[in-house]
Amino acid sequence: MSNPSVRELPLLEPDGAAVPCCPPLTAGELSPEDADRMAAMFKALSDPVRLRLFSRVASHPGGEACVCDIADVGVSQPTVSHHLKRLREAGLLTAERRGTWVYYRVAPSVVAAMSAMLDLRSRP
Amino acid sequence: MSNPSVRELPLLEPDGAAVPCCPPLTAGELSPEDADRMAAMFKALSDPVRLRLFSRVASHPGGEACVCDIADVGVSQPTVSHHLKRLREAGLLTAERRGTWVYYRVAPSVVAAMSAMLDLRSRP
DNA sequence: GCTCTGTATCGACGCATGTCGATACAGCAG
DNA sequence: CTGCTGTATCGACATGCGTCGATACAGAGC
Repeated sequence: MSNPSVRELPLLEPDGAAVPCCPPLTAGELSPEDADRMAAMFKALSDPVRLRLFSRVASHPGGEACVCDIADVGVSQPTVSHHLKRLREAGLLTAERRGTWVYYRVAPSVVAAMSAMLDLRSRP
Repeated sequence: MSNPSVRELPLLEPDGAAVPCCPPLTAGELSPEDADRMAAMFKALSDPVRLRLFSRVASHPGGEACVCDIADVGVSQPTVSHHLKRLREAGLLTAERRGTWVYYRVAPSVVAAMSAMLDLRSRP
C-alpha cells in the first residue's frame, strides 16, 4: 500500500491535532470515531467567514498569507482572529509570527486531503 | 462556457435546495455567495450523528435505506428524525414513504459532488 | 371501527457558537 | 523609554443547535 503508517508527521502544528481525516464516506459505514473526526473538520469549515478565510490562505501566492491581507471579510478584527484560531485548533491552518505580522498557511497534513476532497483539479 | 444556466433541475428534492456546491476551494478566492452555500453543506455534515446517518444511507445496498435500518446510532428516535430532516433540508438526502416505512437515499445532485469530494475511489 | 408500529413534529432544556467593544500583548520606529 | 500598529484575548450578549419526552400522524392488520 501507499500508506503503511497512519501517524503523520506532527511537523508544525502545535495548535490542534493534525487532521486525521478522512475515510471514504459512501464506501462503507462510518465508525463513531471517524465520524467524530470528520465532523470536527466539517464543523471548522461550516462557517462562511471561516471558509472565506481558509480559501484566501489556500489560494494566496506563496502558500501563505498575512492576516492583514485576508482580514477584510466584513466582520470585526477580533472576530477574524477568533475564526483563524478555530481553523488553527481544527488543524487546518498553521500560524507563524514574523516580525510584526502573522502568516497563515494551510497545514501540511491537510493539503493532500483538501486537494483531493475539494479541488480535484489543482492547476498545472 | 460549460454552464450557461445556473438553474439546475429541481428533480426530486422538494425539501431543500439542490446542493449547488462546490467551486474549488484552494484554486481561488471564494465569493461570499459560494461561501454561504458551501458552509451550509459543511454544516449539515458537521455533526457525528448526521455523518453516520448519511454514511449509512450512502453505503446501503440498493442506494437507499429504511429509517429502521439506520436508526441505531445511540440517540433517541426523535433525534434521528431531526437529523434526517436537517440532511433533507440541506439537499443531501431525499425521502420517500413506501407503505409503513420511509426510505432515504442520497440526493441525485449530490452524488457527483460527494463521490468526487469524499470518496475518490468508488469501487469497481 | 380499533390497535399497534414506524416516523415526524412539538416544546423545552442546556450548551455551543458567532459577534462585538474593550483591552492586552508583541514588535517596530522614533 | 514612549508611542504606534498589528494581532490576540477577554467578557458579554444573542442566537443556534443537539437532545429529550410527550404527542401527533400514517399505514397495516385485526
